[in-house]
Amino acid sequence: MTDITPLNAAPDLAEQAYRAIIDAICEGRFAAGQRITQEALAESLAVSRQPILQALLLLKRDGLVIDAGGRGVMVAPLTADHIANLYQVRSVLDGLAAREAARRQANLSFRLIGAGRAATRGRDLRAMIEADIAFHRAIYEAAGNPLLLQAAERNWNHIRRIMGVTLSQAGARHAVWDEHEKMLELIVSGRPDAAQQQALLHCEKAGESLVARLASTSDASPGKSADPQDDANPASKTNSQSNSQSNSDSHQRRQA
Amino acid sequence: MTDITPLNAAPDLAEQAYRAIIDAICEGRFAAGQRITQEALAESLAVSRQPILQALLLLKRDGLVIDAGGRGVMVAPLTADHIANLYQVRSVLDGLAAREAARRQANLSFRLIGAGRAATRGRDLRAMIEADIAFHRAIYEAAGNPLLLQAAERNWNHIRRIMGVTLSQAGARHAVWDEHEKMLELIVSGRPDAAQQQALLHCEKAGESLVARLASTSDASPGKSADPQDDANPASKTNSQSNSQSNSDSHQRRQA
DNA sequence: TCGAGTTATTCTGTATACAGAATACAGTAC
DNA sequence: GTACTGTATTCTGTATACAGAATAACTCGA
Repeated sequence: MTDITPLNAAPDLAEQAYRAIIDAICEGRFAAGQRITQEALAESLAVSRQPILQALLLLKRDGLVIDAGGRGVMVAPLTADHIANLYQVRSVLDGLAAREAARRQANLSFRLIGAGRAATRGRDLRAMIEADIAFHRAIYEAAGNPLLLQAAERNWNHIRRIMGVTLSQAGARHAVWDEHEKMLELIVSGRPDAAQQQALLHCEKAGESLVARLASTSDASPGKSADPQDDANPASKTNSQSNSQSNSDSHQRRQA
Repeated sequence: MTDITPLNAAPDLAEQAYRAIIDAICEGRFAAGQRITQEALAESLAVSRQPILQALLLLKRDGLVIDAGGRGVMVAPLTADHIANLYQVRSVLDGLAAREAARRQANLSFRLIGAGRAATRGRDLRAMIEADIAFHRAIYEAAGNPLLLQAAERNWNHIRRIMGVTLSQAGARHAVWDEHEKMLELIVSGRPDAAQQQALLHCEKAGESLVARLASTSDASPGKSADPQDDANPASKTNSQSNSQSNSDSHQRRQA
């Protein structure tokens, strides 16, 4: 009687709308910069405006949509700046999660790696993204800090979205799972410091890769680039951010 | 025509309610474990249930209130576990903020320190908390990463609350501002590594102090201790968390 | 006195209705 | 042709109304 999940019965309409909109954004069905109104969403989802209002409130807070000044909301634009900022935060969270998981010598299954490699060999982009997130989520859960997991969850949606938009990472796919495997080994063998380093390194690489991808794809297809404040040149900013990350890593290794 | 503030007219009722409830919780007017209903709040604030519903949605997400199972919501209980988790996340965020601020050699004013010391000499607990938050917020803003600031903001409310509940830190007050001053010096002189270390150290100390305070005050006044899952012994958990943090620090210094 | 089943109350979540704010458009003066 | 003002439309946020779920209380039987 105790080993049964409470099965929190009722997913609110608001909650359902929230997830539905997230999915639509992450899978690119709502383009960056696209304007959406409550009424349109309400009609699409066949509910009243009320649950939509609540869902949008949450989405605004998540940064997935932004206010369009009295004229509905807008799907948040996807800039290199944003990705750099996101990965800067992610790296320290991932690092902490890996460290704590390793400190507890979490008994994580290597099947996560196997599943990831299998997905990589396939052609289903969505499956690849899911496998990646499943791997990292397992580490966060193993860290045993619900607040940490919660902070990370907010990032996942953005990352899902970026991955979807920038498409598969092509050549780097296999290398990614090599890094994952190494990280997992460090965790299960209980080496917090090395695990944290590996996580930081992995994030840095992934972040740089995504920024590069975005730059190339956005050159090719500017799409509905409806971002008004895009004047700051993303390239230089991105570089400095990445460097900072590098410095951080090398420093932690260097400092005596 | 240009030197006039945009006067962002309308703070929603929902937003106002959100802030009002946060204040009430942080200042202890709503005790931990206390049950509150939408109707009661709506009447207190003289609005309809609609904006309250939205405010509570946000508060649930922030973790300041939790669902009371079909019977309204409950002010989140304040456990040592929670504080330990909070400070674990905070420490890496604070560390990153200090590092980035230092990397940019942010031109932060030492007046922040002066204001903090002045507040410390006074008797107004709220002013002390505000000065503390103002100091840390300045560092986050100087780090130039909006996402980082956003992640931190969520923590501030919890910290405000804990500080309010555990009351002043008595003897440690002055020491805190000595640490702050040191941190500021490291930032303005552009030493990212040292600034990060100092931030981590500061967080660790503050976290331990708060956990200790909570333990002593909750012994004295258990209040409406309505937390059902309080069986895990907080002491050992807290210790191990703190140790981890220590390890992290010493490691980052040690690792070659 | 205790337990099972039933009724009553409370509270939430959703839908509809309404008023106000912001933008877009058209018309007019220069 | 351009700048400005007034009107119309669109959209949001809030209030009220309603239906359903969950708890609490109550009654009846042992």
